[in-house]
Amino acid sequence: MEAKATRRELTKTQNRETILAAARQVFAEMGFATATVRDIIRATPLASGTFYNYFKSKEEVYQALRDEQALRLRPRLREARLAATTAQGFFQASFAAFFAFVAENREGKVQAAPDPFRMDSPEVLAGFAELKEDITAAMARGLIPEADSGSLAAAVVGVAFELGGRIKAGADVDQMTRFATDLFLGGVPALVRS
Amino acid sequence: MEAKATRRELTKTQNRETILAAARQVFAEMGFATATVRDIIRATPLASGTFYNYFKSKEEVYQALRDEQALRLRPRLREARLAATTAQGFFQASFAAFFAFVAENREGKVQAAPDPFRMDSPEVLAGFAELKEDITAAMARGLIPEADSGSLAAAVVGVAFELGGRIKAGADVDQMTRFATDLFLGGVPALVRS
Amino acid sequence: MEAKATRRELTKTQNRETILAAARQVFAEMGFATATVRDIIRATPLASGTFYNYFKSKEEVYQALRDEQALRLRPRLREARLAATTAQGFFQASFAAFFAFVAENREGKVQAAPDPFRMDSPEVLAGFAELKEDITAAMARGLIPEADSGSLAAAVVGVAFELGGRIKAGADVDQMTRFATDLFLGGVPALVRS
Amino acid sequence: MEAKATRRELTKTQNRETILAAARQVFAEMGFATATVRDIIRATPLASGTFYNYFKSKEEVYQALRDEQALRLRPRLREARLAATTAQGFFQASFAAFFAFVAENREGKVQAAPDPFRMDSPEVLAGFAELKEDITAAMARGLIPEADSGSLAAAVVGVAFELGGRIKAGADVDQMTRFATDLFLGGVPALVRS
DNA sequence: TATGAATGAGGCTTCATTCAT
DNA sequence: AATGAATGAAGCCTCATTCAT
Repeated sequence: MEAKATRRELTKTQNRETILAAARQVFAEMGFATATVRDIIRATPLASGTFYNYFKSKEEVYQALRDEQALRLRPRLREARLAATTAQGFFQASFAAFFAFVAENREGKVQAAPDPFRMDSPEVLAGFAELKEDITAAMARGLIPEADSGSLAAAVVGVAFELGGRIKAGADVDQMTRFATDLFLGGVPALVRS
Repeated sequence: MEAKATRRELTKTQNRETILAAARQVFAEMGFATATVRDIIRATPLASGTFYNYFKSKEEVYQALRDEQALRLRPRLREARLAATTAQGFFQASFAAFFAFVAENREGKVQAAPDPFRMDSPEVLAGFAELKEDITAAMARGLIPEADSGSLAAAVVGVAFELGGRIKAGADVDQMTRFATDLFLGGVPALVRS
Repeated sequence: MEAKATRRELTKTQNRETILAAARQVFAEMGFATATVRDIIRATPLASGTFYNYFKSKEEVYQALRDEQALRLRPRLREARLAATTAQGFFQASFAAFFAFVAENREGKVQAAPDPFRMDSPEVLAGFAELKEDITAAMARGLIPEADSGSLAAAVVGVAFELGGRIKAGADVDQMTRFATDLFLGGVPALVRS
Repeated sequence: MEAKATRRELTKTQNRETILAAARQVFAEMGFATATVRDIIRATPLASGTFYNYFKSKEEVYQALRDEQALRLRPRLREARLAATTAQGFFQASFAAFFAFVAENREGKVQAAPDPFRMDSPEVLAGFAELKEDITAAMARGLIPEADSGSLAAAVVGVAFELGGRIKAGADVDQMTRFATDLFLGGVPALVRS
């Protein structure tokens, strides 16, 4: 009886995972806005109706994906954040954690969008939300000189995003981490070292 | 016969402009990926078939819009670029030009997308393309210390994008320009001034 | 073993009743044609598969409901019918029984249909069937002057239906009964009394 | 040029008529609630999308059908109404006009509904609306003894509806007219004449 | 060239029903 | 028997695109 119930549970979970995996892949390949529920289903061995047993819409899958990713990313960032005692340590750890995360998820092909669109995959956006909080908290704690915190967070996100893109395209994580850290610590002049 | 041809020329140009204007508006309102050819036509007094006399697809309109915008933006950037004799002058001028450009085009309502999405209007992307060229060229000319030029360009674009987003949301152009410039010149320590 | 069987019997009957009650409610709320099996299940604590242990389809539930209602209604009508010794008594008793029946079942919200639609709940239709038999029988017994019996039955049903609708909408049972009875006894001239 | 425009107009009108005719037929065969837009399209040589060039929904077709029928019926009823100088004349003319109308439209098969559902075709309902107004007006004019006007109108409608059903099934128009008229003039006792 | 109706593919969603547990 | 997930047919509708006028 228990085995049975368990097996059923398992199937349910598996299907959910199947859909999420397909969605991840589809979003990566064609971008969120362009992707359709059908595209997701097609990337799956499941029947069309099955999708709706798990999610009400494309948006809901997206949200689930973000939540799932956030769950995977948050602990790492928190760790990095806590360990940092200097601005240098803080930036380095944050970028390192984020870039490593991006690298791990870089399987998917690139966007098929008509141009150099921003990569809006749930992975990356989940990372951002964390990063933003991260920065603001560090400022509050005085680790980072307190400038316009909103703008600084935005700048960090922007750099992380674009360099993350390079990583997705194959760039080296360490190198990007060094680059970003140096930039934020000393501006362009400091980059000669990178 | 000639008068006729002329009049027709005129109408042709006018219709093309009508479509482009509608597309600009529609893309701004609902984002490129979500917009449909029908949406564009509907924002026009023209008939649906007429669209295809001018463009083969949504993508083609998009391309035309980018080209048109590039034409409007390039002169400014070149000017700013030529006038710069220091890294400071270069960054300041570049960001200022780009942010001003974004500010001018910020009329459109906001995205209806599910999240902190996109500034994917042709205008902005056209701006990016220029910005990237700009940076690379400046590096080649030695105005900027030559580090990893691809990554630096990416970083500039990332910062421009995110701060551009803040501008779209109402932030001050001068302030953002100063912020970005300082960041690139001296890193976070230099930001206390901003 | 016997206790078990008994308990199961009980559950079986209970589930059947649960489904019928839900169906009654659902049909009343959205009309038979619009209601779906899913709607019925949803109005129940049971699982979808369970429905099919009891009924093959929506139509079958409908039939069951009619039968059940007929069972509740028939005794009353028979009583009224037997008690009548004059045409006046006959019409009055019949309409009174039917209208009372409609009034008892008028709880349900109204139709969402596009117009002055339908009172097509099994209850009401079951009532009609009885009414029709009723009339025909009375004619056969000579209680009512024998005209075109089919047409008279139809007329009675039509009047019952429409006035029944008024009752569903809140009209008074006694008043409607008097009205209908007078109409059939003496035509419009007789109505001044009603 | 004019011929061309005309021909196009014509096609448009023809398609609209094609859809209306199909809808009329489909509603008659399966009832309004059960019919689907697809059913209507299928009863047509047109493509599915074409339906939506003419109507937004099933409800809209229905409305159009009612309007169209009302347009055909109203003049006759008005005529009958104006000509009547006695209650007898009034009822006779009204029922005659209505029944004749039903007879003309009786081609369609009968309901496929699970039971003796009411016939809710647009034709008939359009007729009712008129009939109701008719009655109320006649009462106001004193042609008919003023009883509970709402209930009388309802009764007339009910009888017209049910006897109309008999006509659809093949009954004779004159006979039904006489029957209904006599019923309303003198009640059941008067029916022996019919 | 402009028009706008027709087309049918294709997206979204719900449904009845089955079937493994 | 009860459960509820899976299935795929089928409904709804919008879209890009064609083409007769």
